[in-house]
This record gives sequence, C-alpha cells and structure tokens, in this order.
Amino acid sequence: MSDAEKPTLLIIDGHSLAFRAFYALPVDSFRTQDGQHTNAIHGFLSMLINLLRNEKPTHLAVAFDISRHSFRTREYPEYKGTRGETPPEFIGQIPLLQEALAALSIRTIVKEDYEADDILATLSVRGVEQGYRVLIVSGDRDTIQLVNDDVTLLYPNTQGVSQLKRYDPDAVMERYGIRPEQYPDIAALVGEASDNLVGISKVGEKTAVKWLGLYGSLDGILEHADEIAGVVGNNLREQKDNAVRNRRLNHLITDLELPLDLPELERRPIDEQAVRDIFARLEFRSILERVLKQEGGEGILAAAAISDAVVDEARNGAPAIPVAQSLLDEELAGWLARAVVAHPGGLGLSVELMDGKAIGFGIATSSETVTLPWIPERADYAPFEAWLASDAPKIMSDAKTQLKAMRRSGLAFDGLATDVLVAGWLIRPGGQEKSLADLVQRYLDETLPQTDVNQLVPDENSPSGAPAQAWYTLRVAPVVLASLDDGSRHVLDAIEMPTLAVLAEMELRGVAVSHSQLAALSEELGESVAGIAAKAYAEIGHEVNLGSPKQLQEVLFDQLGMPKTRATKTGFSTDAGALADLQESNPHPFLGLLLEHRDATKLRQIVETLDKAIDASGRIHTTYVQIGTATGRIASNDPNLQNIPVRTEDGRRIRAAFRVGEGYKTLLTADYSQIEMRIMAHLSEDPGLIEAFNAGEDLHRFVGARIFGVAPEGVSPIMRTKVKAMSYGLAYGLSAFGLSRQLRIETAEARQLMTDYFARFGAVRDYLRNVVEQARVDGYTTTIYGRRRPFPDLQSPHRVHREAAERQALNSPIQGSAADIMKLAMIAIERDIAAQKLESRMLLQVHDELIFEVADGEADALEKIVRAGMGGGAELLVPLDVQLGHGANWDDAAH
DNA sequence: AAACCGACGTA
DNA sequence: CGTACGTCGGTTTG
Repeated sequence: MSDAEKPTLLIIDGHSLAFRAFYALPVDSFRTQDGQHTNAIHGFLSMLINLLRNEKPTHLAVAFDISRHSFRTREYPEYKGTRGETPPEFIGQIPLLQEALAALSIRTIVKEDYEADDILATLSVRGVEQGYRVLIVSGDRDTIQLVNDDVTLLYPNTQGVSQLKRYDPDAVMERYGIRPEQYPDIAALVGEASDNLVGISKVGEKTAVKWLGLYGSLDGILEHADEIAGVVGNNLREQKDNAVRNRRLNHLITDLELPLDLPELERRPIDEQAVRDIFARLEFRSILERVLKQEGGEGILAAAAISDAVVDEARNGAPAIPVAQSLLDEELAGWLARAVVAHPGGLGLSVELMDGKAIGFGIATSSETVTLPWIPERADYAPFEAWLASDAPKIMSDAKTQLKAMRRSGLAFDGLATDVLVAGWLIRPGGQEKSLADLVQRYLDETLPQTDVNQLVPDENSPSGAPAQAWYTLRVAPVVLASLDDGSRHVLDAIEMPTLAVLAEMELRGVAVSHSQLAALSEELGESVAGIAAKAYAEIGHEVNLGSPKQLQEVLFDQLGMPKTRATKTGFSTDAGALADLQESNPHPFLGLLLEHRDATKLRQIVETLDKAIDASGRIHTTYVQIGTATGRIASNDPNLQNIPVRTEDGRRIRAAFRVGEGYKTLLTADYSQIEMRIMAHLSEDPGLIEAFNAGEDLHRFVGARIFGVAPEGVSPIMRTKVKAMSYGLAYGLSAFGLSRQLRIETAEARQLMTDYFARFGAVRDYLRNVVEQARVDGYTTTIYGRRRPFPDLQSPHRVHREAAERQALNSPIQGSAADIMKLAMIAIERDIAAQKLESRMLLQVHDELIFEVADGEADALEKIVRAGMGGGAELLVPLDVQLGHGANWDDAAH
C-alpha cells in the first residue's frame, strides 16, 4: 500500500498544544463578555482547522492529561515539579476546548494514571501496526522517540502553534544527529528542565550524541563508563542513577489499555448546531466561519436548517428544476392563491427583461415553477397583477433592475421581501458574489444553468429562463439568510431593502443635463487641448502622445534628463504629484503644459461621456450599484455621477450643466457637513470632539485652538489647514509621514502635530486603536447599525497587507456608518415626500449629498422633510448638520 | 478582445 | 507610508 492510499491518523496532545497556544496569543485579546479567557482555545482550534485542511486526516483523536499526577509522579515525586501554578487565565479553557472538540465530533481520550504522551505512543504504535500513516502533534520533545518511517511528529516552534515543524527520521537526524529511537537516551543524559529531570552535569547535547555514536545506546555508554576520561566521565559515573531514572521516566508506554480502537477515531460530520452553540459562547465568529466553510459539505447547508422545509430540500442534494407550467386565467389565479398560502415566507420571482421592459415572469414555489409571458396590451392576467401589486412577499435576485422594468412596463409592484444578492453582499461585502449564479455556486454548491448567449428570443421552457432564476433564487434564499448574523439581518431589512426601492426610483427619474452647455464646453476644451499640446510639443521639439505615460517617461527622464520620480510597476511616475515635485527641482515649461493638458483632456473626456449619456428626454440616468462597495456606500456607474468635478472653475461649469428639469422650479442640494468626523466623535465618545460639535463653531478652528493652545480667533489659516488635514486623515489611518507629505512639512512637525492632537483628543486615538484590535479578534468590523465587513488580512504575515487591512478596518465603521445614516435618511425622505404627496423628488446621491428637483411651491415643505430625514434619523452624541442650497443648476444650488 | 495599469475625478 | 469608488486611454497579453 502506498502512502497516498494509507489512512491518516492524526493524534494531538491536547494539553501541550493548548498551553503553547496560551502563551502564543495575548490573553487580553481573547475574552468573552462574561470574562472567560479563550486564547488557548482560539489558538488550538485555529491550528486544528489548518491541520484538517492541510493534512486531511481520516482518523483523529486528541489526548489529554487527566491530572498533574501519574505513575511517574508516584515513582518520582519531583517529576515535572518545577511547573508552577496553572495561570489563572488558563483555568477553564481546557473543559471548553473539550466541549468544542465534542461538537466537532472529535474524540478526546484520557487515561487515569497516565499522561497524554502515553496515549499518543500507544495509538501511534497501533496505527503503524494497522497500516496507518501517523501524524503526532505535540509540544513535548519526548514524543520524538515515536518518529519512524510511518510516524511524523509535528512540533510547534517557539512562535506558537501557527507553525509546526515536521520531524520525520531525516529531520530528527538533521536536528539532533541521532535516530528518533535514540532520543530518550540523549534526554536521559542531558536532562529535561521542563520535566524537572536533572541529567549528568556538564553533559549537553553535543557530548551525549558523541557518546551515543561511540557506544550505541545509554546502556552501552553506562557499560563503558569507566573508559570515559575527564570530568564528564567522573560525572557520568557519579550521576549515572540520574540517567537511568530519567530513561525510565521518559520512556513512553506503548501498550496502554484504551477504551476504543482506531476505526472508532474515523472522522465524522460535525454537529453543526452544537458547533454554533459552543462557538457562540466562546464568541468565535471568524473561526466559526472557517469551520463551517471547511468542514461544510453538509455543514454549510445545515447552517440553514432553521426549520424551513425549503432548506431541507436543499440539503437533500439538488432537486431538479420543475418543468415550468404555463397557466392562464383561473388556473393561474388558483395556483397563486394556493402557493401564497402554502409559502408564507414568499415566492421566488424573476422578471424577464428586454430593452429594460418586462416581457415575462417566472414564479417559483419549493416544488413548482410557473412561466408567464408578458404582453402589455393583452393584460388578461388580473390575478397575477394583483399579486404583484400586493404585499404578498416576493423573493428576488437583482431586484432593482427588475423593479425598474416593471415600472417601465406600467406594472405596480410591492412586497419585496428579500433580494438574495443584497443579502449575499452583506455577508461578504468585499466578496465576489455578484450574480445569482455566484450565490448558487457558493451557497448551494450547484451550478446555475447558463443562458445561451446565442439565444435571441427568450424561451420560457429553457432551464435557464425566468422560472429557473426564480427557482434558484427561492432555493438559495434560506441558506443565504441563515448565514446572516442578527446585525446584518437588521441592516438588510431596515436599510438595504427599502434603499433598493428608493434607488430604483431615482434611477428612473434621472437628472436633466444641458446638451448645449456640454457641447459648448467640449468644443472649448478641445481647442484648449490642441493649443496646450502644440505649445508642449514646441517645448520639446517634437510631437508625443501626452496621454501615454510610457512616452512621457522617455521625454522627461531621457530627453530632458530629469531625476527619476517614484517608481511604479512599469517605470516611473508621471502623476500630478511627481510632476509638481519635478517642477520644483527642475523647472521646465513642459511640465506645466503637461499638467494643463491633463486637466483639459480629463474634463473634456468627462463632458463627452456625460453628453453621450443624455437620453431623448434630456436626462441622464445613472445606475446605482448597491452591492458594489466593501463599506456599505453606494457606487454609481454608466455614467458615474458621483465624481462630477467641483474643485476647479472649469469643473464647476460641468456641474452647472446639471439643471432643473422641465416642470420643476429649482434644484435643492442637501449635504452633511463633516459627517465622518461627527461619527468619529460619537463612536470615540471623545469629550473634546463632542464639545467641538456641540459648540457649533467652526470645527477646525475649535480643534486648532485646543491643539495650539490659542484662542479660536488666534487660529491662523495655516494652522487651520494643518488641523483640517490632520482631522480628515485620522479616519483613513494617516501616518505622520503621509501627513508631512500632504502638508509639505517636516515629518517631525507632522509627528508633533499628531502628538498634540492626541494629547487633546485622546479618546479618538483609543477608539481607533480599539477598532483595529477588536477587528483582529472578531475578524470583522461593525457599523453603528450592525453592518459588518470582514478583515481576514489582519492576520496576514505580510506587513504591507496587514497594515493596509488595519487602515481599512479603522476607516470602515466610520465610512460605513455614514453610509447607513445617509441611506436611512433617503428612505425617510422618500417616504415623507410620498406621504405628503409632493411632486418634488430625489434624484441623486453623492455619498454625503442629496440632490432634489423642487416643484413649484414645495420648497419649504421639501426642506422640512429633508432636514428631518437627514438630521433626525441617527441618534448620535453630536448633532448632524445639514447644509441646504437652491439653484437652477447643481453649481448654483451649492452653497 | 480582454486584462492590466497609471492617472484622476468625487466623497 | 490615507479610506471608498468608476472611467478613461495606453499598453500588454492572449
């Protein structure tokens, strides 16, 4: 039998590894709410998971010492006598660990009067006899004696338990210069401090190995003790009893009576509910996910076993898609009526689209699917329409697109219970699950039938049509929802699902943009670009593609001989910062012209993209990506309306092309001022920062006065700039180095600025530190409303990755909470506008800003709603300040 | 044609 | 050596 075919028996010394883990992980970082320390358990389980993944044992056991006493302590009371009291933080961790192991269906073995090592030895010998490949995991060097061609020892290094060194006979030879079975002889001579076994004076590893080479074994050495000269020879003769005693004690028992045999150690499926329970008590979330993912199989599906019949089906393999039924009139009415009653959790629904309109529907229950072509003028589907418009729950995937299509097709819709894509995003907001197919793959481990790309006419009978979409949506939903923690579930129900409907409306409305203004601007910018380019070419004596970083590098560094700038992957940077640096060190007209050219082409490009996006009614409809960001923000694309220029004069001319639409009086802009700083004040509970906001005066002036120890009026513009950069940088994890670069000041001054800041606003520093520390423990961060973002890279051994994750982690609760607050405001505003039956409407969201079209005579009412919605939603320790502005266009409406 | 990269617009 | 995005043109890769 080859090694690959042999079953693998993994045996772990529980105490020894738990103890190693205990010292490897910080005690304070792993503690439950009720004060139980868990660092040893965490480290042990983490190691175990890796072992299961990497070694794929077929059989598995963990041995524990039953007490500090054994036959060895009876024979030699001083054995292990140097070991002090168990650290108080370690107490209680072993029983909990054993409980966790039981939930994972892993056998633990103890034997009265013997040590775990003896159990390991016995199982190891039996394993070899019975044809197993044996892996021993122990932090006790005595187990080296067990190593042979079939037995490998995995020994934790000094760092802890994350790295295990493999000892096979060759590795033992390399490390100790002996065969494994000789190790006890060496140890007997040298002694073992951790076991309180004193060896022969002046005999260390080197001497012992030498002797062993000469005489073969401890017995051989003792026989020839007389031949050994010198002080060590004398010591040996005088202290040989020590060696004999040590050898007796460090010999491991290999024929213990054990209450079980190897086949009983075969790996079994985990008890998922028990695992969830014990891990919940231990407050291990990241490890739970690792276990469920890795030991998943049925594990992941069992995760959804929260009593829903649909899940039971999902668990029992993959049921075939029911053939879609075509139902008409009374048949359809009857089917719907029965289905709604039978599925109080909701039916699966998928809208088939063409050119943005509904052309058909798929409806799914747990056992049936129905297909329904939609022909607008021939609406003889009254019961179906009534169901669509009712609050009967529907479960969908990518609902926003379909909501828009139904609206365009003149269909009323209500009752959206869940969008599984949005739910999936909340579980893994940085994740890859961007489609129903991805979700089905990940959560059902099935492959969604692909739509035939060559199929021009939708075929409702195809297994990839709307009924199939509805069917898979319904099947995946309970599994996805069961993976949501309570906080994320709250975010889904209270924030994301209502936001989805609001975004659909905003996208449909679009925003009016003046084609003529954009066209004029484009022409102007085009001329400007050409002029600048011509001047630039004249400066260097030839034409060059100014948009090509590669060609620019030739010009700058070869032709003009400028000093090399910051390195990029493909050469040297020619970005605006690098060019500005060059301008200082090597002034040259080409540099300024290049920057001007960049500005002009960028603006022209934006103008043209926008111009092309204007539809027949003169409006631009962006698409908001609800599941596009890791923090909870909304993204905008096609075109992106969240990066319309504002900082430069020409940029604002683009903004000015966004104007109030026909039938409305003005645009209203409403934006939060310093919302992220306010959230930081709230989360950190920093008294100084809270006071700053409650005082109502200029934030940076207030903070500057504190830091520089002057009166608020004494804060100079330069001081204010520095404070402002500092404050904003905080939420991004800005370093002293970064601050110094941004402000173009010395690093020492930047460092001093940070020191002074934290001296006055210490709670901010404490908070930021704590966020990262907590994320390291939990594996994720949380917003005020419970939105999570996982951070696996906080454990990364790569410093660059790890530190990047730390900055992301400290920023996420702040940016994410701001996103939550904005979404809640949008929901409230949309609701109130509808309740008051205003014509005015919300059009755009730009992270901390909302843009509305105001109908005649509604300005006051709308302002009231907006102020209430944006200011009142969040219960923070500081007020939320909202700035409003009216104008005929977006630029004028800015205040 | 797709994928990547540098650059740069916004909050 | 500051977070979160989307889009463009140029370049490389297939």
